[in-house]
Amino acid sequence: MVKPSLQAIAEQVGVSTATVSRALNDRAGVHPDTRAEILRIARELGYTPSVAAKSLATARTFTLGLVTYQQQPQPISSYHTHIVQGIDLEARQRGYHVITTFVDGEMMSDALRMPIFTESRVDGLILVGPALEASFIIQLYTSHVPILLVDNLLSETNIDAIVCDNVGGTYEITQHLIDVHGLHKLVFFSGPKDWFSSRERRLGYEQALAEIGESPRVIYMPDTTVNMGSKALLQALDHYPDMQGIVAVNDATAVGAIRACKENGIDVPHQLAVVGFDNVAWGPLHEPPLTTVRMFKQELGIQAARHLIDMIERGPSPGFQLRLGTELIIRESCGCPPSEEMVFPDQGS
Amino acid sequence: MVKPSLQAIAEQVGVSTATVSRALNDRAGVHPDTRAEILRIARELGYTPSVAAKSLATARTFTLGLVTYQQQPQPISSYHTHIVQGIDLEARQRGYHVITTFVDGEMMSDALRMPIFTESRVDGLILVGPALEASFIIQLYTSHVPILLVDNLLSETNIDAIVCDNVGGTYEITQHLIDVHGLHKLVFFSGPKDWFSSRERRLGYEQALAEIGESPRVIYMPDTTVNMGSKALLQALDHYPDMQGIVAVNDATAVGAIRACKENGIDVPHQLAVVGFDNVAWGPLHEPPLTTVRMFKQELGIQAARHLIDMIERGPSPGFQLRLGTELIIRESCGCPPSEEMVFPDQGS
DNA sequence: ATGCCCCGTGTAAGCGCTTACAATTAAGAT
DNA sequence: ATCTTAATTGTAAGCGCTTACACGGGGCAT
Repeated sequence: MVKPSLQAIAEQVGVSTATVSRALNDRAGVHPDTRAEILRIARELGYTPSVAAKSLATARTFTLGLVTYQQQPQPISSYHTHIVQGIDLEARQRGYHVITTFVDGEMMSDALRMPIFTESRVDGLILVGPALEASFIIQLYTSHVPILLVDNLLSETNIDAIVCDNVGGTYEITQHLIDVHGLHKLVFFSGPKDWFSSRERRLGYEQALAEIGESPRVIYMPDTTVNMGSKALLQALDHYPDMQGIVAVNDATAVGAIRACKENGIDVPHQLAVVGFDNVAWGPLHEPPLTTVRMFKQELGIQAARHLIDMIERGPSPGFQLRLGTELIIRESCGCPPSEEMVFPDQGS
Repeated sequence: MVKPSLQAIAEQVGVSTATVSRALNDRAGVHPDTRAEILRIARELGYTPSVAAKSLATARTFTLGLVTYQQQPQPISSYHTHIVQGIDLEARQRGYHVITTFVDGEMMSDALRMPIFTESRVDGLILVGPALEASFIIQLYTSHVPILLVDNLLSETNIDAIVCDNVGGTYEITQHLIDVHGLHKLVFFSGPKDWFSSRERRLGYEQALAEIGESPRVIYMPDTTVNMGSKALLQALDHYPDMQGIVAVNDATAVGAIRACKENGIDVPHQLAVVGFDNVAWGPLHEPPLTTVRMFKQELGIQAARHLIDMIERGPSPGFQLRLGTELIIRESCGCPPSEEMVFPDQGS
């Protein structure tokens, strides 16, 4: 049983392939009756279009490229996984595939040579995360493909972007430490200065501190891994011995900080509160369970795919920007009491 | 600047497109000099083939499908992520894309209607995990596409499969509990009876127990989530009050068990040792750090992609089976002392 | 020399779809 | 009754690649 083509439908119905094509693609100028009949037969035959032929004829690939910074030995972070899940979900619904590429810091400049960027392998590109170099992004932008930033923003340009409300989220969690727990001496653990999300989160933290007249204390880290969080805590101990709480730029570094606390006999949260940002899956399992800011990663992905496809199909929309809300997740690392119910995601094999 | 086609190269070199095609595809019957010249010009022009045209002409899609069971509200587990990473890596190298589909238990029967399964959207399918229904797999097998199982095996059939050494891994970790820690009263937490990996891991456990003349004690769980691990522990407490250790079928349930221990005032590992299987990223961060069996997930993915592509390009190889080794990861939940060095994977945003 | 075979290359027919343009028809305007 | 015009449909030319087949020209045996 061979796969039915447009031709097959055309013969069955007694029209030309042109008409069938028009009918199937919702194009105007087909008689309603004809269209109905074509759709009926198409369904009956179990017709599915040949993506290849469609691609060839339209010079479109119906493929989205996903580009992500990847520190080489590291595994893909769960952070990306969720975004990818969202992208994939939406893309498939609209008839697109997604191919993923990881770009290493070292080869950022070579990366443009990768087949995915070679014109006409993808219809558009989603660039995820704050770690991709600006120059790299701009090169891509000034080439031919539509691109969209997720969880990143290049303010000098007007490249479309979808981000979460970093400022608001960090503001809220900092305020929680201040208002509920009465902690005023707070230190912010930031990622690299030029990372968009780090910058914004620091802003939220500073804003909350400004309201109580405290001056900000920031420690900058070259990356945002667990180990770096531990190192940062040691530094903080040195610089700010009177600190009462840490607002970490993400969960990984928060966990690292807590780890260092344990090694140094500091009780979290009673001697030092530590909160993160991300709401990683194992946050509730951690000891103490991690207070954090939830970002709607899957939604981020869905919106990204949706907008990119809109760009592709309906033309560019320079300066488009979407900002998703966040949710404060109170657990125990801030000093709050245990709550009854807990959800544990992530299953195994 | 328009993308150069075969035609362009042909004109430059002064040959026909047929010859160019042959040269570029390493096909025989092209004069070495001609071939060299063609390759030179192709590089010079920055030629990249049009996947679409190639697809159309060869009736191949150069796309691999990845199918995974996904309990709907759950996020993608990190378990899959690593396998995917491996598959993606290898596939891209060989010029293939990967598209992913998640199949829900409810819609397993409808799933066959999904576009990805409709003939000619993919050249082959990789089915990951033990939770996909056998009937579903067999339907796929008896249709047209080459398929390959990862971390699963249908013994009645001879569908190709790549698995890790579940038996050996669990045998080794059980033996560690017995030999090093002198624990003999061990309970195995199993996933569903018909899951391949659960069955094999149980075997490894039983084998180790048999050697010291102990009879196996197994608790079957309907799924392998953290929460289920907690429930299982409660059952185990009831049935086997004298138990000294738990061998869990995976890390998630091990963690769940430990959680339940904490709630019931049982000290892990001193009153009860608990070990898992998987080596999830946050294992070293857990309290106590998780002793577990490492499976080489990325390698699993690489091998899977490699073999599937071989099947596609060189024809089927019924009954192919590859078994990857495992590695015992000793941390503290078995009762071993803390070790100095620890690695924390997973970074944040 | 003549015939054969093989090597290297060209010719051209698709693969399944889209789409500019032409053709047909019916309806409305005069 | 004739001319426009719009609605519907058909015709056919690609999109860039592969590949069966044809073709020409040595080299070799005879």
